[in-house]
Amino acid sequence: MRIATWNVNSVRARLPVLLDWLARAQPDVVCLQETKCLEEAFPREPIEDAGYQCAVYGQKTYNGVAILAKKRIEDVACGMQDDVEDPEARVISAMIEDVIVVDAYVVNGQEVGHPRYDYKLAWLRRLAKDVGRRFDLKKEKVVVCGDFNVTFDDRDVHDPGLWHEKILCSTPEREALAELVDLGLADAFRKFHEEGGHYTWWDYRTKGFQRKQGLRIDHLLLSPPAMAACTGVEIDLAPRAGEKPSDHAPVIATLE
DNA sequence: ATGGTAGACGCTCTA
Repeated sequence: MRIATWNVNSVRARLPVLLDWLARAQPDVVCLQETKCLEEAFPREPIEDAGYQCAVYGQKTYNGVAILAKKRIEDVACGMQDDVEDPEARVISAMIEDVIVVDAYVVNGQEVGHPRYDYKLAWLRRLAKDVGRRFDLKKEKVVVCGDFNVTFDDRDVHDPGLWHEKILCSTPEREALAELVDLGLADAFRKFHEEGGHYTWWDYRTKGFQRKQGLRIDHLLLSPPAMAACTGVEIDLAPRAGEKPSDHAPVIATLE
């Protein structure tokens, strides 16, 4: 089973690029983030015609997540399964075959010290608590993936000096991400690629992709049974290099 | 310190 995560920055604006990529890459499961539309506006038909079922959790204009899968999607849950009231559609989870998939679009945070930054830190800690409560990570194949809007360390940063303690790279953000990982999850990409210089997001504004200036902020975090089945993780740069790209590239993990 | 691009929406916000 090949599981992908991709922040598409509007599923409607990205539909031709998404359909091309599905046809070429043929992933079994795709976790989308920043779909930016309500469920009724989600382009379900063309995606189903491409051979994928859709589980959608959307909102108007901002955020929005969806899971696509060739096989049956079961046990769909929208949002975190706690008592907190959260108007932002940022998490959807489901079971496909024997794999539990949690698709997360973590708060960006704007800048360190901004009110959205505090919301980000609290939201990430809440996600860690929710995942820890809901799943038996020692026994189940669990993949927590998505746009985490956090780098793990400076290997994930093209210019660590420029980004030092900036948003997406600050110590409190990395510590909040570590709370999730410390439940017993592994950064699957890093298991196969020790060296730095691999990125999943490049700023449109600074022509970051052309300048090879990016960050690795999209991750697949695997429970021990999922990691034991994982034979590789790759970033697919092709749709980022092509026409009308998202600012993120898809990342794909293979589970045998 | 600022601006650059992109998307949705509606003349601004989020990223």
